[in-house]
This record gives sequence, C-alpha cells and structure tokens, in this order.
Amino acid sequence: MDADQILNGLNEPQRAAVTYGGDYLLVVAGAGSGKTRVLTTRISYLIATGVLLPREVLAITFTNKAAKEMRERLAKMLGAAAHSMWISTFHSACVRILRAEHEALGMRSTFTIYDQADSQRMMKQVLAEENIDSKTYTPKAMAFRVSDLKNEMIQPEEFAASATSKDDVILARAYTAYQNRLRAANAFDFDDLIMQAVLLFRRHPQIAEKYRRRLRHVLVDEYQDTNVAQYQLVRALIGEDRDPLHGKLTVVGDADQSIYAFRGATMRNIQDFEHDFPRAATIVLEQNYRSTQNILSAANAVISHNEGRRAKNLWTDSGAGELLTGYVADSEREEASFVADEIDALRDRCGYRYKDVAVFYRTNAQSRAIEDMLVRAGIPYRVVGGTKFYDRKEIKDALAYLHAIVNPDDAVAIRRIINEPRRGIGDKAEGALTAHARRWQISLGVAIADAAHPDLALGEGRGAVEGLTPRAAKAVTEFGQLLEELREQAAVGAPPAEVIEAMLEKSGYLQMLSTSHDPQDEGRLENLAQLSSVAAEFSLSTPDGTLADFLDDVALVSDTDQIPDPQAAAEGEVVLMTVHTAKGLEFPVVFVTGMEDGIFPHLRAMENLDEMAEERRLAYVALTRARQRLYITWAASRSQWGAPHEQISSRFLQEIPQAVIDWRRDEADVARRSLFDGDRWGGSSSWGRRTGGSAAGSYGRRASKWSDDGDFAPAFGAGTGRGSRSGASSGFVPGKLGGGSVPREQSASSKAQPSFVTSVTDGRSQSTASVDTGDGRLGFAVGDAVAHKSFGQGTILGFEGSGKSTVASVKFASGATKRLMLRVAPLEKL
DNA sequence: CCCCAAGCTTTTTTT
DNA sequence: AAGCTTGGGG
Repeated sequence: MDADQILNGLNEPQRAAVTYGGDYLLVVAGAGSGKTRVLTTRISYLIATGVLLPREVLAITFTNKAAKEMRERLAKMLGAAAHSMWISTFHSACVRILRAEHEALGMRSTFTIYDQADSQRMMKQVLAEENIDSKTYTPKAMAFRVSDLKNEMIQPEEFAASATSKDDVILARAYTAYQNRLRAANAFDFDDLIMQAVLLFRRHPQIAEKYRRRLRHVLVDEYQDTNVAQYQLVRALIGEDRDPLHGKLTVVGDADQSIYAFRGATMRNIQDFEHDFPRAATIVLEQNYRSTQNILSAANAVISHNEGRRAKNLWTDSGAGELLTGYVADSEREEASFVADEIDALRDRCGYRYKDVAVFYRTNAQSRAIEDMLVRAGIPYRVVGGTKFYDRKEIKDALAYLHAIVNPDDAVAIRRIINEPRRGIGDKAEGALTAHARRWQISLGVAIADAAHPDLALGEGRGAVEGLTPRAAKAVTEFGQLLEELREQAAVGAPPAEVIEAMLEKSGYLQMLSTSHDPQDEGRLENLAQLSSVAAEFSLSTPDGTLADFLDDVALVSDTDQIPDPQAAAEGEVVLMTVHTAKGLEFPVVFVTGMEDGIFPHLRAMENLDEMAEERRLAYVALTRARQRLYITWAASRSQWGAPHEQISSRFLQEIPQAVIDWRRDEADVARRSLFDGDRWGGSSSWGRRTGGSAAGSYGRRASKWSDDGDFAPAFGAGTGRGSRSGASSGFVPGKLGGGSVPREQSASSKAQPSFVTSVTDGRSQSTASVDTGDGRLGFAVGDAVAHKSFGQGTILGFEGSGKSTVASVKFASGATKRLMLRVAPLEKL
C-alpha cells in the first residue's frame, strides 16, 4: 500500500496526526474518534514513506487483544513487515526485556510472575514472619499499598527513610521483607515487571541505550491510564531530548476516559505531556464515528459536570438517532428481566443479533441476577472477566505445580501444592522444611530436595532436615521426586500440555477429583481439561514454546482478551462485563444497568471528589460504547450481602438532558415492593409460600438499619425477609433452567453412580491404548452424537491435537459449542 | 494430620 | 449467599 492509499478516508485532524513529522506528538482522541485507526495508520505511513523501519517500532497497547488487532490491521496494510514490529502491552514488553536481561538484575531467567493473589499470599507470610498483626494490617491492604508504592517507583529503602508515622514504618518493614522474599523466590509481581524494567535501565545505561538504539519510535495507546512507572519506562526508552540519539514518541489518549487511578494511573501524564516534551504537538480529534448524536449528547452532558477538564465536545454528522431508553425496575431481578425481554424484542423487531448487544454493570457481583434471567430466557451470553478462569482453585493449583517445575525457588507455588492433594505434609512438616531453609539460607524448594536426598545436602555442607517424622520424611521425599520427574520431562522439551497431563496423573490430583463426591469437582475436572487444551492450543500457535513461555502467556492474559470475535459466529452471544472491561470496545446496543447512587457511582467513591470524578468518567466510558441504541436502567431495590436495600437513581442519570431519554417506566412502586419483595431468588414473591416467622433476625437488622430513614421503617412487617426464601427454595431450583443443562438433582445423583468415575477411568485406560494407535480419539468420530454429563446431548464438530491431549469441539443442543479434552471429559457416544 | 462445623468477611474497578 | 478461615474432635 502506498502513502496516498494509506491516507485515504481520513479527516483533517486525523491526517495531520498520521503525517506529523516532529518528534513528540500527543493525540487527544475523544471516544470513537478513530484513535486506533490513527495509531495504526501513522505506523503504516511512517514505514511506507521510509521514515521508519518496522523493527524500530514499539507500540504499546492496553490489552493483548488490542495488540493482536493492531498487528492484524498493520499486516493488512504492510504485509509481512508487521511481524517484525514490537506490539505489546507494557507488561508483556517488560517481561520480554526482563527475561532477556535477567542477569543484570541478578535473577534467573526462569523467574515466575506473581499475580495479585500470589502477592497477597506472600504478604501474608511476610506479616507472619515479621510479627505484624495481620488483623490491623491485612495482607490485602498491605499488598495494595506496596503496589501503590511500586507504581510510583518508590523503593523500599527510600520509603523506609521517609516513613514517620507508625503505619508507614510498619509498611516499610513489610515492603522490605516482601521484596526480599520475592527475590529469593526468583519472582516478580505485576508491578515489579514495570518497576524493575525501569530500574534496569536506570542502573545499566548501556542496556537502556541498546533498546533506545533499536526502538526509534514508541507509540502508546490509552496514555491517560499510564502510571508513574510506565511513564518513566517510556522516558527511559525515548532518552533525553538533548541527546541526538533520542527516540520519537506518539501518545494517544483521552483524559475523560481515565478510569484506572486505583491502580496508580495518573492523568498528569497526559495533562503535562506538552510540558514533559517541550517541542510536542497536540492534535485533538473530536469527530465521533461511533455513536448517534443523542448518545453523544448524553455522554457530553455527564462528563461536563467534571471540573477542571480540558473542554472537549464530541460531535457526529450521523444524525440524532434513537432516543435513549430509560427503565426503572422494582428489583434487580426485574431489571434483568427487562433487559432479557428487550433483547428478544430487539432481535424480533429490529433485526439485531445477540452479539450486537452488551450489558454493562459497575461491579462483577451484579452479573449474577442478569445471568439468571438470561438463562431462563434462553438467551446465549458470555460473561467477560469476573471470576476468571485462571483464578479458580484447581487452575491455580495446576499452575502452581507448573511454576514449581519451572522455578524451583518459587515458594508461593510450592507452599500452595505441597499438600494438595493431601499427601501427609502438614503444617508441622512444612515448618521443619522452612526452618531448614532459613537455617541454611536456601529456598523451600532446595529444602525439599535436601529432604529427598540427604546425601546431596551433605555434599553442599548442610545438615539433614530436622524435625520430620519418618512418615513426613517419606511424604516429602516422594513429593520432591515428583517435582524432579516433572522437571525432567519439561527439560527435555515436552510440550506444556503433556507436562500438565503428567502432573495431574502423577500428583494424584486427577485421582482426587475423579473419586471425590463433591459435585463441584466434576466441573473442576472439566476446567483442568480446558487448561490442558489451552496449552495444546498454545503449542499449535507457538510450536517452540516452552512450559515457561506458556506460563508467561497465562500470567498476562486479560479479561478483554476473552471477548468473542464478532466475525466468528452469525448470532454470537450477548456479552456481559464491567464498565472497566468495556473500555475500548463498542457495540450496536448497550445496556448500562444499576444506575443507582451507591452502585454507580460506587459507594466507596461518594465521599471523595476525585473518586467521584473518576466514577463520572467511568459513566462517560459506559455511555460512549454504544453505537445505535443505549439503555439505562436502575432498580429501586437491590440485594447486596444477601439483603435487599432501597436504592435511589444515580446522580449521573440526572445529569443527562431528559429530552434525549424515553422513559419506558419512570417510577418504581417502592411501597408495594417493600412489602412483598422479600425474596430475590426464583421469583417466589408471586407465588409466595410466606411463612414469616423465621425472619426475626434479619427483620431486626434491617429495621435498625433503616430506622434513620423513617419512611421505610413502617413498610416492614411480617412476611418480609428470609422466611419466604427458605419456603420457596424447597420447591424451586434457582437458575440453570433451560439452556439444555441437566437439572441439578439429576446431575448430582448421576455423579454418585460409578458411571462418571468409570468414564474417566475408561478414558484413561483407552488413552494408553491410543498412544499406540496415535489418534487419541477414543473411538469418537466427527458427526457422532454424544451425551455429556452436564451439557446434555451434542454432536462432534471436529478434533484438535492428538494423543492424550486430543480435544473435541462439540456443539450441544443448548447451542453452545464446547471444547473438551476427550481423555477426561464425561462424554459418551450415543 | 485430617475432617468437619461454626463463624466471619465479603464487593469496586484490573494489567 | 458463598467462600474462606478457625478451632475442636477423631
């Protein structure tokens, strides 16, 4: 593609941004103004005109998905050259740098990346060790504060020197100890990835220069969400302006969409850009190509209530469009029911498909009610984010095994799995190992090896591990040997999926789950099967990828990376997500739910002006995701912590000019609901078996809670509260109706029968045979009708992988297509 | 050392 | 409501 073609179809300011020839450029890009397009086009243009070589580009995006999309767009414009560009997130880029330069930091290249949960676990250990009271100073809060410090590039020594208050002195102690432990575990936490990369460049100017020489032009998307550490990283990569070798920098962002202050992002970076880079040019994009004027008017009105912002007015020439639709529901269930009905109507009457629709909420917990209702309505949906796949216990356990294999010093991982499944290594044995490790200044992993091979320890001049009972010693030895065997396997280059399989077998984890009577364990098996197929998929796309590479990949996935590709399926599915996750996305139809004070804006932000301003920006982000139709809903009563609360409408709703809203229902019958809506599950309020009686406890609590609010107090009487809930639950199984799933009792009882267990065992024994035949398909073929224990009947669409990792895609009667690892999935041929 | 039951916190948003 | 920690008994 030549330069003229590349510029085709750009408006004036866009074109100016793309062709700008100076060193530093800030593009202030309002929502939907084509910023991603400007970014990709600018890269193409600079390359097509010979200003820049592909390998000199570093483009930083917010998510891996955005990086992938950008690379695809560039490949369309530039062809193969797109592959030599460096396009990634801050975190991925830093991992790459840190792996390459680990020696300069005194780390081993096999370092582990700790996620938030790992950090908190480690902080908990640190607090215990430092005798810091973890009731007053919770691991969570401490880990959070350490994260803040790292995002601001404040080092432990530095912070310790400046700490004066008691709390800060304690925090300084914890931070120092935490950081030492991380290092001993050969691990970085999320914030370290950035901070250590900056420190690396600071302490080793020649390394910084190496990258600076190569990366001549850095482009940063979503610049308003960068934090101090990320800013310094960019500065380090660009170098000093007076240095003739300095790189060029293009940043794109919109201060009105800055929504990550809670993780250290600072709008200062975008606001002070011209000050930081004195010769910088600024180009503002205000023409919006996404939404109708009514949607923009609503969004503009809301954001205009924030003070001290650079005035900006989004406009469109695409016309007013539909009015926004407003709806006041009586309860969150009814709100969800409105959403479900409306989705059906949009499909029937307006020709929208499921994938055109997105439902947003402020907090993940709100998805529950909506999911329940969509299931009942038979509407296919996908929840993006929330309790992530990788946060599930069994997945974290499996990953901990893998981390322990790759990085023998990873104490958090080893502690997690040392007795999972139960192998007789309890607190006492673990304590003995820890004591041994501390005494000889070695890691927990080495201590385990010492126990397994006392001769080896003696060879190093250490004594034997003391304080282990013979029984525990045997267990530790076996555990150590297990890790060694798996390490061996990984070392000779076995693909990740194979290591996972072997690990699940040899550790007894699979055994534990498949013989368990806990109904949840069936799902856990499926999740592990899915992990294995994710690994198999990874090997397909990255044939040379090692187990360590796979773990990096997994550590850095983000919620948005899981959003279904709109091209993929004809109908697709409705997507549900938080507003944060929705940033950067757009949908023809958007429902913004829970527009209530205390929810959105969130309660925790109500007392602080800065946080309120951020909530307002969040609302702005939510509204500007919609292309054609925008729904805003709220519920007059919403259950939280298991009890209903009266709600009032969000202040943001009142900031929208009422002329652009068509209120489908503008008032809730609060009094009526207060009397009758005692139950949030199963719609029992309409058939109510209300026995009253047992509600005394909760009644008392609520009466006192609301007594300041005189209006509501009298509305409560016998019949509200939990009595009705227990009454209803005896005759009604909430959720999971329709959608082709098996009713709960049935799946639970069939679980108790040996059939499931044998199907797993069968799978395993046959798979041994399948190694001989090589296909691993266990007698299944494309087109076969099959039955699954929890998904019902379906048809096999195809296979992926081979041998033990063979995965079948099965389309089920519910419409869902699942990928199942044949060896463990409870799948039967019909 | 393991299991179970009772009690306690939890919900802001995430790379 | 649900998941997790804590404490007592086996």
